[in-house]
Amino acid sequence: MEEEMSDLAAPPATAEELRALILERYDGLSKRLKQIARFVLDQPNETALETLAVIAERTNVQPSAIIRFAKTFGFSGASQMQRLFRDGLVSGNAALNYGERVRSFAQSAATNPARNPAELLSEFVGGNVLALQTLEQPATVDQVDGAIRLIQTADTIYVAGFRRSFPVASYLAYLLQQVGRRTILVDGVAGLARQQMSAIRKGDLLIGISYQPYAGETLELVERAVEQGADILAISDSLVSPIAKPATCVLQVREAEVRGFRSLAASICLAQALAIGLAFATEEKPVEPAPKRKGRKA
Amino acid sequence: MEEEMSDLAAPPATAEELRALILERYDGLSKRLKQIARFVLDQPNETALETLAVIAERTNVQPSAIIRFAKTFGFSGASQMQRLFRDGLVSGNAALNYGERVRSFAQSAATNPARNPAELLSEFVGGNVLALQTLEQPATVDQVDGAIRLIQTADTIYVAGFRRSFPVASYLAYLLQQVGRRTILVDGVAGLARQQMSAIRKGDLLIGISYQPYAGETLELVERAVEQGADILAISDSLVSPIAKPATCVLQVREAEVRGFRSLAASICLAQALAIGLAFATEEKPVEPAPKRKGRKA
DNA sequence: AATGGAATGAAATTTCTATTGCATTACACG
DNA sequence: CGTGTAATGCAATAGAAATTTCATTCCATT
Repeated sequence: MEEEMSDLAAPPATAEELRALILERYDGLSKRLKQIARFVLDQPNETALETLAVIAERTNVQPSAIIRFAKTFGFSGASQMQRLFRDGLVSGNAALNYGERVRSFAQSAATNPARNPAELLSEFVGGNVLALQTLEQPATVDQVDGAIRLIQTADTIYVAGFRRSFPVASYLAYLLQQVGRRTILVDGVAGLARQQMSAIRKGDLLIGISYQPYAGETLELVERAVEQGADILAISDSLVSPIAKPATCVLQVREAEVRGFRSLAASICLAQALAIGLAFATEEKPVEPAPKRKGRKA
Repeated sequence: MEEEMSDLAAPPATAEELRALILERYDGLSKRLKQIARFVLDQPNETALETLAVIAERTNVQPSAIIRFAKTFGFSGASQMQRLFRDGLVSGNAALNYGERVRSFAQSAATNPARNPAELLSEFVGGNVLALQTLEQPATVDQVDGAIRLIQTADTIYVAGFRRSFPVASYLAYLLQQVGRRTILVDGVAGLARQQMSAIRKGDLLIGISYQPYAGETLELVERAVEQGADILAISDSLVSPIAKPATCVLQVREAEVRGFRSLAASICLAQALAIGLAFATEEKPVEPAPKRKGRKA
């Protein structure tokens, strides 16, 4: 390979690295290359996802010049450089690029069949960390706001989740009780789930938690609650899950799936955020829909 | 050429519009189209910038199906639909640059008692991520190995955890049942916790889960189990917690504490790792606990 | 059970985009 | 001012991705 590899040594691994490298070598670049460098620095988004022709046109250069630029900085082509910016864009997190981590993580998890506890644990931690971080997506954040308001204005709160969702339900119920909301965990003991919820009515809220494969009981309870005029807050893995459709507000949680087992860590985290968000919201501007009793907490 | 323009009337102009439209028409879609709808709703980012082939593979459909989907919603092709998400991605993301978010978060975390959902969520995610990562400490890993062996050799497994620990207990019990272990969740319904465990004996295992402030019930059960000759696996926040002292094996979990509330995400993750590590240790050959619906390709 | 129509899958086709090769131009140095 | 080298532009090419077409399957209806 006796090519003119003057600087093909180390392609930057992150957008920030590239940025720094460009700044460092900027003065030594040719005229065209400077034009491009400037654009790349100023418009990382455009650089990430516009086509070469478009970028070329914006910066008054030939498409080939962009490729030369990329190669100058150690990439094999312009596409490779674009992927750098692109990955940063997906997560909204420039520092640690997301797309690649997910990709490589899923890959390594898929290939290695035999593992020791350390690797296994590591795999779970990695998967769950990713899942947690997806909670920060703007869409989710908006829904959290709405959900808190729903809980805040509800009279009595029922929490229902069975099978895999039950731990989340019990945790959420526990937390809501802690922050002073009148909360009933519908646990279905002795097959009495329906009876536990028979008193639900308008002004109350049912928080239904369900993931694939969706437990029929939960769906049934939700439908029942809707009939009786209660609001529904759904916590689920999809906006089109059976439980989400009749819901007043939907919180979508994307859980980690490792070796066919889906986790619950993100849901647990969300439950916590809900409860404490609620506590702060209530403290800030007390919403007293029916001040019969002194529903105060310290 | 006259196309079958059944609904080519109005292609949505924004990502939100499309989202709403999909939800509205979801029920009327065909099976494949539903699969795609789901992906589009759940993974707008991927939808925005992955290639059709990739999306097709992720959602187990043909590339052509995606195009049909796009056309169903009034677009001329899939690319046009992608542009919609792509635009939203750029504009939405430009606002929140990561460095700034971190800075503003650190600031407000120190001073402001009141917070908005985004910051709150961010705080929890950050805290929990750290907590999860501490699970990877060598000390913990060693214990996991021992714990798995304990579970593996036990005859009947009892899982006990109350109050805040209950969600973890119920999750762990669920998982152990899933992987085929004879497991009893000591839930204390009707105040019958002691009775639920009266049959425990040598050869059995009690997994006790307890965090500060340690629930008296759990401790009592543990002591009882020890008397009757059973092994104890403790999951706790300290090696010197009352529950850890009489235990055969201790798994220490350092949970995130945010605003005075300790989380459970790390414990949930640990429970999952335990169960699946157990599954693999027990059956080295059958790696697939639940075979996927269709054959995988490389 | 048979038939028609919709849904789906697979592959051919088309379109578009990145990349390369080469000719031309600009520039530095003797 | 001439020559050599690097930089640039342009057009050809290779490659990939989107789209279309068509055969097959599935499903509902009779």
